Amino acid sequence: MNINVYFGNKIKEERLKLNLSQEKLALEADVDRTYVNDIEKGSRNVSLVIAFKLSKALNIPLSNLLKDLK
Amino acid sequence: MNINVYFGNKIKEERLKLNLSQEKLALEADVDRTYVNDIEKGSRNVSLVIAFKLSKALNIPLSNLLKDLK
DNA sequence: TATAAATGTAGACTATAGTCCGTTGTACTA
DNA sequence: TAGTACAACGGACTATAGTCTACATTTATA
Repeated sequence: MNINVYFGNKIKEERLKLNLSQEKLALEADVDRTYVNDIEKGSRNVSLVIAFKLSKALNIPLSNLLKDLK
Repeated sequence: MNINVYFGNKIKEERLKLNLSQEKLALEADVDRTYVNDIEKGSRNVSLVIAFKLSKALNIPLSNLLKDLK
């Protein structure tokens, strides 16, 4: 499985659990709204800094977001 | 703690456990040797794709490399 | 000490991450 | 049906990830 698709799905899944819009998440993580959309689609290769920001905004350790990754 | 420094230290630590040179690791992971050097210094913000390549070259799940990250 | 193997560093370069603005599509609700 | 909220999408743009070449420095080892 592609890591970007995997990560995007995970972000979306956790965002929805918290009932956040893409925009709210973007604001929390201090990244661009359209970028969150792209990430969730799996079409972006995010940096560790951005991945970490998102994990904090979602209140989930980054290692957790990646733990099923093979 | 800065995530890039954290990640760089982790990469170096695991590379040394395997007795690999930066160059060997770079070859295994198919990234540039000088980039590995920069990463270990903590001066680079690597993408998930590169982080994943490195974790595979080191035979360690990416989530493990990031598990102590706060 | 000489020699090799590994690391560190600098700079120029290309590819792409990440931003920003605007528009469109969709679904819900007044 | 208008209005609001959100998701999807495009394009143009800036910042930086990642490569490559070359040289300098360290570290072992003969």
